[in-house]
Amino acid sequence: MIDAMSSTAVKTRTRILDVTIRMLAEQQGRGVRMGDIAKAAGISRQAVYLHFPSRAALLVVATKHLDEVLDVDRRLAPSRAAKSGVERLALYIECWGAYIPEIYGVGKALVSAQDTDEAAAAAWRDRMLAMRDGCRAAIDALYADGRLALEWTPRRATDLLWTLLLVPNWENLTTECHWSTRQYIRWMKTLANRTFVEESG
Amino acid sequence: MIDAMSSTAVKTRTRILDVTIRMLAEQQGRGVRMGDIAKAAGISRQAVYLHFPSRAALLVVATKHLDEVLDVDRRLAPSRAAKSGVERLALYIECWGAYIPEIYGVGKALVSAQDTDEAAAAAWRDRMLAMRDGCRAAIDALYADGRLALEWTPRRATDLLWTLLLVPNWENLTTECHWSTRQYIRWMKTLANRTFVEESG
DNA sequence: GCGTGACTTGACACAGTGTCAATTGACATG
DNA sequence: CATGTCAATTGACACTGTGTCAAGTCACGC
Repeated sequence: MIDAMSSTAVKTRTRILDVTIRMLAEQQGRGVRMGDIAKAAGISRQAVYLHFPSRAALLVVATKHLDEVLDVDRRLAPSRAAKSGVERLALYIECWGAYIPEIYGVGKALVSAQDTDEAAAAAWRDRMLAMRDGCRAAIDALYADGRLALEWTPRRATDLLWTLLLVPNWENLTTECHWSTRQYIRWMKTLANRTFVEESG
Repeated sequence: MIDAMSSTAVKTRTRILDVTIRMLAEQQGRGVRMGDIAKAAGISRQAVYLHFPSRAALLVVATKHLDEVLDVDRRLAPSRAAKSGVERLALYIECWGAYIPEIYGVGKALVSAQDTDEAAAAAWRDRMLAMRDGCRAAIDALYADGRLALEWTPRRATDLLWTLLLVPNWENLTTECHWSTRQYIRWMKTLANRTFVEESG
């Protein structure tokens, strides 16, 4: 699909995506209209529709584009290299916690579009399910080490850890409680440790 | 304001509120338009505007109305009567956990309206800040008993407990993870105990 | 009988998304 | 050099949902 486009078209398309991501980040995902994006990209509103069939579709592609730019895989490498379940859990929370602020704007816009657009809902859900995989891996590692607290099945622990790491919790702690992202990471690690990790020995 | 209205006007106004709450509950807060509400209340769309100046204002009043109908105060009585901090924490989670499903629809609608309406945002925020008071009381009781885990200041523990009990977490656990509200309550209590309560002795 | 207040009807403004048709301007290929 | 193609433009327009306005109906109380 992209291969079949001329290089100027690819450039415009990329510029639209970059501008969309930038504006959503700046305005926390609120109040960014198609006309605003077009103006910021230096083209007409209608030209945006030559590249993306709808606002929701643009948001979906922008999310994927942002994932590529930020290189999620590379970021999660430290967590995967952990030597123990406890370490893996901590590193995963660090990686993800540092990631949230960067996807916050686009994510918020995508969530807002959920009500009216099924594809937007699916795209965000996919992203979050990918994050769930990381949670499962951390919990499984903990379980394999025999350090998952007895109360939890791996499945239930994964469900819960996943939920705790979702964006709204970060949002509330940073905007309503005025925690920094650094504090968020620190205390989320404390929370996860106390909740899921059994003392060894 | 209400006193100055005739009894038929009060009836219509109440019918609008009841119908709004019912529809929002049925449709999970999504896709309920002014026209739909009017039709369900058996009046014209314009008549709704005779009672409420805007959709957002209607949602705000509907939330307050629901609070009265559900009688939050009475519900929280058991928690206030607790003999220990640990008990108070558990009872509070039970009360609130049982409450969430009942306000979910209206809450979701209010949150969706946040982007465009400042009053809607404020109304929901107020409700959540009231819930925070309950969290603070539980944490303070725990602290007074000397059973708040050493890692936490009362303030930080309150921030975190409050965040954990916010609606999006219940939403994710019930809709994405297929937990029942009973399970939600049970495992949230486990989570809170492990996180905040220090073993006595 | 008369007025007042609740409500109706129908028209309309406005914002934002999405569609359509006609046109321009650049660039590549015969 | 002529032609075709493709990105993009301009302007008009449909649609949805909110909110406003004006004129009219209908019942009830005095």
